[in-house]
This record gives sequence, structure tokens and C-alpha cells, in this order.
Amino acid sequence: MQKTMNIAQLIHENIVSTVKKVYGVEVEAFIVEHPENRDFGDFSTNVSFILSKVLKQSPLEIAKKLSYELSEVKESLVDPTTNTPIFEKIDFVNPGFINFTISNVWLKYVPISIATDKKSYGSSDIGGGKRIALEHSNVNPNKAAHVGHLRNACIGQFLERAYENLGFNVEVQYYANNVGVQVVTSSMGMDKVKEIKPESYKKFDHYAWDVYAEMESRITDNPELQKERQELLLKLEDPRSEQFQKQSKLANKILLDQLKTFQELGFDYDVVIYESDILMLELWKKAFEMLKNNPNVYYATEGKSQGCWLVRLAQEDSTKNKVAEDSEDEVEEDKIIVRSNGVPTYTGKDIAYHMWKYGLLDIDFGYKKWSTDTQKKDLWVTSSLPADQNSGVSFSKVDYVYDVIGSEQTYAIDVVKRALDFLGYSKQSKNMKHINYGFVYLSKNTAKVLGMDVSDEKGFYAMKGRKGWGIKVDDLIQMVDDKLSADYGNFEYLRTVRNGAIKFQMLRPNTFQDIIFDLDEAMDMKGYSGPYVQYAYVRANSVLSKSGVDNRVFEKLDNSSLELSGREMDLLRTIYKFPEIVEKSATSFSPNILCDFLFELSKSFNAFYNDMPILNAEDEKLKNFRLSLCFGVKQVVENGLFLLGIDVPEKM
RNA sequence: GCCCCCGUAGUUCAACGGACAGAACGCGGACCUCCUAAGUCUGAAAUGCAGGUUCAAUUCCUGCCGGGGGCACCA
Repeated sequence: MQKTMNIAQLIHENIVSTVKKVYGVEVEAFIVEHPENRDFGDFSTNVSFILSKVLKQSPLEIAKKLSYELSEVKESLVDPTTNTPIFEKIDFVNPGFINFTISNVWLKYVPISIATDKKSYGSSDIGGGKRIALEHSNVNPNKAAHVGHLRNACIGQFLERAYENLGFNVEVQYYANNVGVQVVTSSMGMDKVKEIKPESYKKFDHYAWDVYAEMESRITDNPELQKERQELLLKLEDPRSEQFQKQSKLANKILLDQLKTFQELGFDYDVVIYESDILMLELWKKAFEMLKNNPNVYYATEGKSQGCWLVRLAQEDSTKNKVAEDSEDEVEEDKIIVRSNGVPTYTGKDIAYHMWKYGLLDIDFGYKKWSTDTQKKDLWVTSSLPADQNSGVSFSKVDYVYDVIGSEQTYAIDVVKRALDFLGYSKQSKNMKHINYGFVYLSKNTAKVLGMDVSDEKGFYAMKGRKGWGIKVDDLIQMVDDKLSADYGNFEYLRTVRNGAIKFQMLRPNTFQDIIFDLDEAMDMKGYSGPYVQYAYVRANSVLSKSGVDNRVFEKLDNSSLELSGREMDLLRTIYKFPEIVEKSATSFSPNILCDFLFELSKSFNAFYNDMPILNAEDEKLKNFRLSLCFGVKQVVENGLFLLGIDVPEKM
């Protein structure tokens, strides 16, 4: 694997040393970035503005001096792998930026290094094989997955691949709460809602979707049903109860249907973790032994939370059990982790669960291999067997924990992290990342399609599982398929293009941002979309195969004497950024950065493709160079889309 | 009552404190005797309001207005 040149870092280091040499001061907090306008070069820095305060000189003066000094050493700044000088020009400009222009020689080498590295172009080994437990999807096993879960899964898969690409070992966990209130409700519905029949649904989870919504609406204003549900819920604390068995079975059936949906979109998981197994293994019991001896966990002998165990969250100086002045609500600042009846709360169990992930409880699940035909990787599922009685796999004792969970759970996760801190596991707390993504709302038109009431003239509408409001992933898949075959016919690579369209759309916006999902937009294959990027790949691929040229020649082209057009230079100036983009989008948990890059690259390629003859280039040398550009685009798009969980079609 | 997130073209989204605020869809014009028109070129169109910090503010701070989420012996 070739280590890709980090030019920004090289610039950074040289500025630090030059500043020290010229002014005798250490400079830290400055930025090296790509200017938006290419007239200002490929990299620029604001170091002069930072220094002007310290040195009491004008930024322009400093920029002039520094750019002069840097130009002096310019020749010595060469790429070690290609032995080519990196910079063409280092100059300064009003009001005091220093701009760096990359040399054409170095740029012309880019397609060669892509041809050499191929699939590993853009990868690195900074992860050093450290293990990450990545939890995503996590659909409650009582209904079909909707587009909100889809966003979760897409972000999760991006992180899986992006961190694998950085050299981490990522284990994908699908947590399924099969003993929660939702499944109880569904279970009741199966018995009571007889007019909804499973035979009239193509999938059982779709049937469950409607049953759940109907049962919820019956329970809402019915105290008797509420009481019944409460009683069933209590029975679940005993794993030998009939309700426990019945419900596990139901959840299992629904979960298999959910996995079918995710499989259709190419999602893979390593292990399914059942809440029932967390109960059976008594993770909580072990965790509680550690927690209750901690000074920041206490038993309330009086007050509102009498008889409960709490984690201390309130600041020293604030009063406990604070009562809001203009409200009737009492707000407890500390968090209850054990109820007065001795049953742990969700937050309590979550603390235990995360301690298990880090291997802090000295206990592990048993694991069974599950229906491996739903995906590429082996799929395991927890079993209540003790760990020493099984096949030897383990998903505990990881180095990092990444949870893809909606932003509404930020508070609960912060409590878990605080608890880890209190127990002295501050490293584990720090290594636990909550990837909190925004809500998926439905646009007005889409809400209308579902028959939701849109008379209030709002711009967007929340999905509600309890009311049966939402776009099911299976339905979205069907609609996009229908649209594609109507417009382009029933072609062989339809599935790849459809998955590209759906996933790209989910990953395009900022992760933390709420998004408004619109069906018409989801079915739009033009512009900033997955198919646009895939199309660029297909075009490049098509030219390459028509050329009949063996790809291996691209590894040793001599491009040094070629005169290149603006289109070609633009393309080179985009494509070399791929490795830094990959790293940035991974470390900042931002798939949108990669989406944006791939779109820019595809646009640049399309412009080049339109203006420049490739197979009919003026001479053989130019033709081979242009083909190597096609190969570079093809490879980078393939590598980039892969990280987004998207495959490339050979034809479109 | 307290805490967190978000207000950018008609719409959906960009912009590590930087150099003329970028796209896409939609709307208005051009392009298929040439490697795939799911394409290319091109026009109009935006930072909620009021202050402050800074050489520089969509970005940071304060207040207001608007939207969402949270602060459960729910999960």
C-alpha cells in the first residue's frame, strides 16, 4: 500500500519551521486550506493574519517575507515516491494570504499513482487494526423499517466501510429490543386485531406495521388495555414466562423480515444482539455491583425518587428536585437507573450494555451462526449460552464504540458516558462516539400520499410508527424500481442504480441536520444524485473497454512532456484530493463530504468527456494519457462509492 | 422553567472564522451526422431580525422572532 502524500501537512510543517527561522516564534493555530477560487492556487494559508497580531506587522508584509523564504526552499519539496517537485509557485496576495500552486509535473503523476494503487488508493492504516463496535439500524422488531431507519443504516454502513478503509476492524452490531413495550403492543395486536390478516400482506413485517398502529390506537384511550399491557410487560422480567417466549419468537420473525429489506440494499451485519439475552446473561446484575459502590451512584431514602438508585448529574451548587417555576412538572436532575421496584431503567441497562461492549463486566454472550444467506458476511446472533460453551467468537472487549442513534437520545447517551467516567473508565467514555443524525421528516406532498392530514399547512410532517405514518423502505424500493423501469426499461443493473439513488440521497445532507424526505425527489435520477456519479463511472468504463488498451500501461506512462488543456488540469486538480477527502469524511463522521467530492469529480469528468476526444486524440501519447484519466476517474469513483455502500454498474 | 440542535435562492441541501455565499431540482434559453443526452453550455434567484467581537462573520458572542428535540420509576 502506497502512503499518499499529505501536502497540507507538508505545507504546515514548512511554515512552522520557516516562521521559526525568520521570526524566531512558534506558530500553531493557522489553517492550510483549498481556496474556493482556483486563481488563488491549490492551497492557501492565513498564517500571516495570525502572526500580524504577535509581530505587530501588516499581514501583507509578513506574507511577502514568508512566501519569499518558502520559494527559496521550493525545489527541495519533492514527493518521495515519484521524486517530482510538488510546488510550481508560492506567492502572496492582498490582504495577506500565501498561496501555493501545485506543479503540473506532480499533477500529471496522479493518474499513474491511482493506476498503481487501484482499490487501495485512498486507504490508510492509521487504525492499526483497533476494534470498533459499530451499532446501527436497530429497528425495533415489531414493524417494518421506514426511511428514518434507512438513514441510520446508510450512515452506519458508511462508517463501517470508511473506518475499515482507515485500517480499523469494524464489527457491526444490530441491537434488537425484543422485550420492549413496542413488541408487547404488537404481540397483543396479533391476538386482538383479527380484521387485519397476514395473508393480505406480502411481508409479515408489513402486516405487523398495521397491527401495531391499530393496537396502539385501541390502547390509547382504554385504561383496561393499558393495564393489560403493563402486566404483560412485567411478566417479561422473567425469561421463563410464556409471554417472554412468545414475544421472542414474534420479534425474531419480524427481525428476519427487516434483514431481508436491508439485504436488498446491501447492508451487512456481524451480530444481532437481543435485549432478551442481555437479560438472561444478567449483564445488569454484574454492572450494578460495580455501580452501587460508586460514590456518584446513590440510593434515595427520601423525596420524589425514594427507593430508587440514581446517578448523580446535578451540579454541586444546584438544588435537587428543582421545581420549575411556571410549570407543574418537577424535574429531577439526577438520573434514575433502578426503579423503586428494583427493576433497572432503560438507561441503567444501557450502561451495563456499554460496559459489556468494552469488556468491563468479564462476561460474554454465547453466539450462534445465523441465516447467512441474507448477506455477504457471516451473521451471528447472541444466545443465552455462557460464552465458554460456544464457537469462540466474541464481540466484546472492543477499543472504540460508535453508536448511530437519533439525536433525541443524546441525553441518555451522555448519562452512559458520565457513568463510565464515574467508574474510572474515562478512556472508554472518550472513545465512545454518538453519531447523532437528524430526524427524517416527510414533505407535504409525500405526507399527503400516505393519507396524512396536511390541512395545517406545515412544510414537513413527522413519521410516527405508533400511528402507522411513514414510508416503508420496501415501498420506497418498489417505487424507485418502478420509476427506473418505466424510464429506462428493465435493465440488468437496475438494482445497483436503484441502491445508488437511494443511498446517495440519504447520505448527501449533513448528518446532524434534520432532513425532509420527498418521494418525487427520491425518484429523481438527475443532477446531484447517485446515478449521476455512477453514470460518470459507466462512461469512463465504456471508453476504456472500447480502447482495448491494457490498464497496466497506465502504471508507467511518461506524461512529463504533455501539454494539457484546462479541462484535463481541472480534472487532475480535483482527483488528487481523494485521499484527504476520504480521511476527512471518515474522521468527521461526514459522508456528505465524500458525496460532494464524488459529484464534483463526476461533473469535472463529464465536462472533460464532452470537450475532449479520447479515442480520437491527436496522438497516441495524448490518447493514453486521457485513457489513464478515465481509469483514474473510474477507480476513484468506484472506491468512493464503495465507502458510501454503493456498487458501480458496468452499463447504464 | 432549564438544556441541545436548526433558520441560507420558489424547493431540497453546501460553505475548517477567509478572498465574488456554492450546487441540485424547478423556471427561461442553447446543444445528439463525433467515445452512452441518466449528459453538456447558459440566464434569473438567498444568509430570519437587532447589536457586538475581528483585518475579515452564514460561521463566534448577546438579545429577540420562528421550527424541532430533550429534561419520565417510557424504551
